Amino acid sequence: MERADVIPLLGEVFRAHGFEGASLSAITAGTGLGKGSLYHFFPGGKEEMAAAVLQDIDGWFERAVFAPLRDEPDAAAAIRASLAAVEQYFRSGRRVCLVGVFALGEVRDRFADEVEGYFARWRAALAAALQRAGRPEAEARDTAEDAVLTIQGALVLARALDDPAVFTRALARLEHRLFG
Amino acid sequence: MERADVIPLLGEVFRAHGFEGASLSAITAGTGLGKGSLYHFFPGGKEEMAAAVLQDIDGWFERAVFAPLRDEPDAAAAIRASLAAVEQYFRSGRRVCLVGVFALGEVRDRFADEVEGYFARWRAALAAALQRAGRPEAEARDTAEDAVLTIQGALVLARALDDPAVFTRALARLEHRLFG
DNA sequence: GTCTATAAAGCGATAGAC
DNA sequence: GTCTATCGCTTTATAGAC
Repeated sequence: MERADVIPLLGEVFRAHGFEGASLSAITAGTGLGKGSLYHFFPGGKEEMAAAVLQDIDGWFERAVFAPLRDEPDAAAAIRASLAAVEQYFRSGRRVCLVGVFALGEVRDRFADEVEGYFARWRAALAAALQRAGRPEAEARDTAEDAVLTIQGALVLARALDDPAVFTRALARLEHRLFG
Repeated sequence: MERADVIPLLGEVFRAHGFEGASLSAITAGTGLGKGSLYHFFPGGKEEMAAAVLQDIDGWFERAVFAPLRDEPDAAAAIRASLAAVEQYFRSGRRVCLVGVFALGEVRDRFADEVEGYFARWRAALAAALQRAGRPEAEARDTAEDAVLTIQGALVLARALDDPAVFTRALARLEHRLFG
């Protein structure tokens, strides 16, 4: 077992329990690793584990969502592809956004840079794509902000109502709003 | 000091720390009450405190938002008024939604009825108002869901970016989408 | 690299004085 | 109704065997 293999498992534990709720015993249960191994990989304890998870998630979004939105020549196609990637990543509404969970908690301040950076880059990358797709700058920025927050809100409401369809409906409306 | 006076203070503590993060010492700090008084008012401990807070919030929304949406003769005016009430309640994006915070955590399942009920009644009341305002039923339901989730997402993003203006902009766009 | 044992602190909750 | 003292348990983190 390597450090890199542990991080996704840690991610699911933090996603399910939040930062304060993710006790070491929940983490050992979720990873199958004892405290000894955990502290061997992450000498900084829970804080280092959470930081590693945030970096891992950020890296995934950077590669799969942000970079294509910024660089793909066909901006409209990149936007559509990013929505599909997001739908898959959040398991069609059955999975929650860890960065969003952290953002709402007091833990937000401890990881302020990571949380802010994630959402700021998402919004900026989508705004850039919308502008390349022909929208005026101000409208592109507004629409991008609306899209990012719609995805977050859809995840909240889907979990609140225990109805993943809320998320898929919201993404469908969003796509219609972006292109229709 | 009466039980009813404590509940709003408890609400702010749970809002800031979440359920698991709201330790008894945080609660004593936030309320100014020792454990003795706390357990005198809420023999069931933290769980009873959180339940009381959820009920209090639900009661406020029922009176100030849901009931007017359902009953006001002028549906359009009721919708506008509800948005204004929501903007004020969430302090223009500086305050987070406690029910949304609970919804994202594992604590959601412990208060499943309260969390589901709050959002389901919000969505239903807004859908009813939109229908009375002339929208076809399916469109009214869709639009109501979009509105509720937009508000939640706006709160997440506003806190993530530490920028309350994200929330006020989202509400402005929402009003435009509902009427413009 | 993984484990068990253990430390020190904090947790939720209770008891009982006033 | 509010307090302090205390219980039993869990927490994060460390130490050291293997």
